[in-house]
Amino acid sequence: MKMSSKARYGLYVAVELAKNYKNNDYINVSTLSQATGVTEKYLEQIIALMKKADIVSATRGATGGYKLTADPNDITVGQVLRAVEDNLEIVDCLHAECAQRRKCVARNLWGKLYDNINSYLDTISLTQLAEDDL
Amino acid sequence: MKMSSKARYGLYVAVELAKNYKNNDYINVSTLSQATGVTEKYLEQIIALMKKADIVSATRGATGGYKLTADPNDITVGQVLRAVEDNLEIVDCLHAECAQRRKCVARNLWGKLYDNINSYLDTISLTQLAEDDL
DNA sequence: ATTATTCATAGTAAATTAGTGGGAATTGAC
DNA sequence: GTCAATTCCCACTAATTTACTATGAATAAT
Repeated sequence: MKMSSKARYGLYVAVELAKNYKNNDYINVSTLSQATGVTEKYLEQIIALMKKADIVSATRGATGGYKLTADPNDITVGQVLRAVEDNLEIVDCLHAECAQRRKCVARNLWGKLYDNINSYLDTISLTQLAEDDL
Repeated sequence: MKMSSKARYGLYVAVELAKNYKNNDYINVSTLSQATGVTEKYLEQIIALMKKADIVSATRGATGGYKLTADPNDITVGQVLRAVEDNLEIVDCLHAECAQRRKCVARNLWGKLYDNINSYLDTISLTQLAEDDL
């Protein structure tokens, strides 16, 4: 049960954007790539997921780039991770294989564990993460 | 961040053994395979991990098999999952790549999340799991 | 027009997971 | 003491997922 690199890189990006939130300008992927050490092309894909989840917005063209859609105090680590980590689902027990064969003894467990993890992650804002104030 | 099949199957086995705990006899892998729908060979490997973690004990030979080393009230879901799921580590941030390149902004986060998950999983006993009493 | 950027999508290589297979070691039963 | 049933050990393979690369179109500022 590992966090993917997308999860880690997604947080790097989020923190980087959080630092620049007050300036209110767009940061391009090249800058983010340098700040995080992740290739531009890969970051593009990760940021696309964050955009889809309405955590960041973008403009194209020269002087284009990305910024957060909300104050980093109001964005949680949970939101970011759910966006990039394929909804953070811990198990896919809703699928045929498992559902048909047996009454899965652990299904409720996964649900509760999932809730537990998410409610923890939603107590931490990007600001807190950036300041390492956990 | 998905639970592996080993995690699921490990719990199946644990529950199956929990049901038979009072009989105090050994259950062989063929029986467990039928009960869980997992191949014998794969179960062997999974059970080996549980044995290594002292959750189950075994005897060989005819009438051999496996049983729990303790009362299912005293074994937690966390113990089982840590045994089969490569210690449940959520991230391997202690490795060179990550440690050298940047002060990882999320390192504390992973640690706390890990603690959070485990302390939840350790509140649930095999008995509770078997009775779906979460 | 030109240049710098995001956006969309397809492809590939590496790593991990999931599962198979063969056979040695051990134990109980007869 | 032999036989059959079982765990145990280790190597291998197939399938899936992850991580990343590549190409080029769409868009916006100058």
